[in-house]
Amino acid sequence: MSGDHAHAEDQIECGSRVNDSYKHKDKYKEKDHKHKKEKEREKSKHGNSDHKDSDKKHRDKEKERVKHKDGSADKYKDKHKEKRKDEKMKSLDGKVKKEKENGFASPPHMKSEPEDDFYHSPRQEKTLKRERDNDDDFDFKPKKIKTENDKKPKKRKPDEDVKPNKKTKTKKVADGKKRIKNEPEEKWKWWEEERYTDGVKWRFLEHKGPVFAPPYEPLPSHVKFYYDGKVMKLSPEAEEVATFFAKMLDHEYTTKDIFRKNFFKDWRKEMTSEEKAKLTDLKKCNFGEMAEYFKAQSEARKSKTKEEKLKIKEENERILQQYGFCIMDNHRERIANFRIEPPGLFRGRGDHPKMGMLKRRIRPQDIIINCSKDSKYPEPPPGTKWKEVRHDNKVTWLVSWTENIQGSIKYIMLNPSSRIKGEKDWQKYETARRLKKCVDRIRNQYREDWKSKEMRIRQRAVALYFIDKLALRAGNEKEEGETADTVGCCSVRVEHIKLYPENEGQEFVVEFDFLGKDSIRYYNKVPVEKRVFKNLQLFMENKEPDDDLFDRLNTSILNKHLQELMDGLTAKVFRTYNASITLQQQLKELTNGDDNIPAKILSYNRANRAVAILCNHQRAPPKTFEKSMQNLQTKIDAKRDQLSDAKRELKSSKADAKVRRDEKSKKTVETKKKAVQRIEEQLMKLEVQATDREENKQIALGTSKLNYLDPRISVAWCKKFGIPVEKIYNKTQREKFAWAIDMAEKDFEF
DNA sequence: TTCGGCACTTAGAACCCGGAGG
DNA sequence: CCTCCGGGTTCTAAGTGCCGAA
Repeated sequence: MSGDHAHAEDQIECGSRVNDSYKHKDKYKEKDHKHKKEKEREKSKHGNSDHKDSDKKHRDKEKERVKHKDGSADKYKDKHKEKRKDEKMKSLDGKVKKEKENGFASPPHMKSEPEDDFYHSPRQEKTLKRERDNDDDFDFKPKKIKTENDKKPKKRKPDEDVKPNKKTKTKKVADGKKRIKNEPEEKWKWWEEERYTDGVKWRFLEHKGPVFAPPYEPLPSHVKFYYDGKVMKLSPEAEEVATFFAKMLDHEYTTKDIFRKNFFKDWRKEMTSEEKAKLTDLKKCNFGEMAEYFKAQSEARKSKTKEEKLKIKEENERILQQYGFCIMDNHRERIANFRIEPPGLFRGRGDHPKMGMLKRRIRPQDIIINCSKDSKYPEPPPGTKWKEVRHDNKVTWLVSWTENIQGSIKYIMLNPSSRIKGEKDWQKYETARRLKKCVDRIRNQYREDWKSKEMRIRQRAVALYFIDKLALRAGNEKEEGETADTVGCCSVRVEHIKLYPENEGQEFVVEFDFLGKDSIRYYNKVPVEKRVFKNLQLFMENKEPDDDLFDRLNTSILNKHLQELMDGLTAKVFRTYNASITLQQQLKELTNGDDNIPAKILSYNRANRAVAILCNHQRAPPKTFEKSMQNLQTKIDAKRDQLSDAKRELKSSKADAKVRRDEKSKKTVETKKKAVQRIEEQLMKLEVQATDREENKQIALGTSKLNYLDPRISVAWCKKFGIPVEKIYNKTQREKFAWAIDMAEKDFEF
C-alpha cells in the first residue's frame, strides 16, 4: 500500500455529505480515475482475505472467544449513560444555531509590521542557517528525543548575553534605519536559531498586562425599560445585564427556552431585592427601547466623520502599540488577544445547556500575570491589585483568569507569527511527516488487530482505522450536562452509526451521523472492509442506542497505544498528516502547468477543498450567497455580450482591412484582436470565480489552510508554478507562515 | 485507573473596513 | 461620491492531550 490515502474522494464520492444539502456537482474532473484508485487501494487492503468460506466460520468462533474473554470486564463508561437519558427527556429542543453579539467598542485594526528593529536579533549570519528541510536527515525532533543538530544552529541567548547584544543591536539600528521598511531580512528568523529544550519556553518576558473591557455606561434616562407595560428604573447592575439581553434581541438565541431560563436566573442574581420581587416573568419584560437605542448607537458610529473615525483609529493604534506587544527573549512579539473578554451572555454552540448564562466581568483581582522576575511588571489599574504575579517560564501565557461559566482558564498568548507559536506549528508538521514514514506499518498493524482475540484491541484498531481513513477527531469524554452533546471517534455511540450490508450497489456500508466539535454535523456513508463491518456488528451487539460503540476504549488508551507505535504520535497527528498529504497529492493531480494563473489557483482551491471536505470543515452558507451568485452571473452575461460585440467588431475590421489594405486598418485589426483576447481572459476569470464560489458554498477553506496544511507544500507549489505566494496567503497568513515561505524550495516534499 | 486541572490548538461566526462598481 | 460586498480580522467556544494526585 502506498502512502497515499485518497479519503477526500471517499467523501466526494459518497455524495450527500455536508448537512445533507451539499450536493457535489461533477466539478471534480478527476473523479472517475480517482475512484478507480481508491478501489484499487481497497482491494490491496483486502489482500489476503480471499478464503471467504473458511473465513466466516473462523470468525464466528472467534466472536465467541472474544465475547467470553471480555464478558466480565465492567463497562466503565456506563455511568454517563443514565444522565444522558435524563438530559434527553428534559431537552427536546431542536438544534441551536450559534449567534453572537458584540456591543462593545470595535477592536482596532491591527498592524503587525515591526515598528522598529530594536528587538531584532543581531545574529543573522547566513552561515548558521539551518539546513533546509527537504533532506530527510533533518528532523525537527520533539524535545524529548532532541539531539544536537550537527549544523550547530544559533544558541538562544542566555541571560548574560543580553548586554553585549544590546550594543550590537544599537549599532545595527544606526546603520540599518533607512533600509528597514522593505527589508525582509530585518525580520527575525527564529527558525534559524536553536530551540529550547526541557520545556523552558522563554528566559525573559515583559508585557503591560491586559486591556480591560470598558466600564459599564448607564443608559441615558430617556431610554426606558418596561415591565408589564409600566416603566421601571433598574439599578445599574440589573440594567447592565438587561442590556446584554437587549443587544441580542434580534437573535434566535433569545427565543430559546434554555437561553431565556439561564439568562433570567442569572439576571435575577444581579437585581436588588425590590427588583427581584417585582420582576418575576421574563415574558413581561420589554427591552425594546434599549434595543432601539443600541441600534441607533451603532448607526451613529458608522456615520461619524472622517476625522472622528481617524481619531478612533489612532487611539486604537496607540493601545495596540502599548498593550499589543511583549518582549520575549529580546524580541518584540505581537500578542494575540490582549483584550479581556467583555461581560455578556454566554453563547454556547449547539444545544448548550448553559447558553444565556451571565459571563461575569473580569476584574484585576481575577487576573494572574506571568512574566519574568527581572522584568518590569505590568501595573494593575489604580486602586486595584492583581490576583497574583508569577514567573513560570515553562508556559507560554502572559495573563490568565478563570472564567465563570465552565470554570475553565482563559489565557492571553502570543500571535501565530511569534516564535513560540511558529516553532510549535513547525514541530507539528514535522511530527506528521514522521508519521508519513511509518504509516504503512501502522496501517498493517491495525489491520492485523481487527482479528485480535481481545475486544479492546479490536475496538482500538477499528477506531484508529476511522481516525485514519475519515480524519475523525479523537473524541474525549465530556462531562454530562456541562456542554452540548457532541462526540468524536472514541465517544461515538451506537445511535450514531447505521450498518448496511449492502447499499446502493456497495457492500458493507457504514453511515455516520453525529454532531462533532462545535455541534457541526458529520454525515457520511462509507464502504468499509468486511472485517471492520463484522467488528462493528460485534461491538453493537446487545447495546442500547446510547451506549458507547467503543466501550473498551477512550482517547487516553488510544494515545498510549499510538505513543508506542511512534514517538509523539497522537490521534490528531493523523488529521494533520492526512490533510497535508491529501493537499500534496491533489495539487499534483489537479495542477496543469499550461493553465494561466487563475486556473491554477482554482486547482489550488480545489485541492484545499478536498481537504476541507475530508476534515468536515463547514460553514453556514453566507446569507447573501444566492444574491451574490446572481450578481456574478449577471457580470458573466454582460461579459459574454461584450465578447460577442468585440468579436463582431474584429470581424468587420478584418473585412475592412481586406478591402483597404492599409497600415491603419491592419493596426485596427490587431487592436481588436487584443481586445477580444482580453475580454476572453476576463470572462474566463469570472467563470472560474463563479465555479470556485459555487463549490465553496458551505465549505470553509480557512481552517484547514491555517491549521492542517503544511505551509511548505503550498509555498513549494507556488514556487514550482510561478504563482506569487500572495495569491495563496494573505498578509496575516504570510506572517504566520514566514518560516515556511523562507525555507521551502520548489522541490519540497511533505 | 481515574479524575480534574491545566495548557495549548482548532473552530465557526460576528464584525469591520476598504475597494470595486454604480 | 455612495453603497455593497467580500475578504480579512477578531472573538471566544470547544476541542486535544498531558500530568499529577488520589
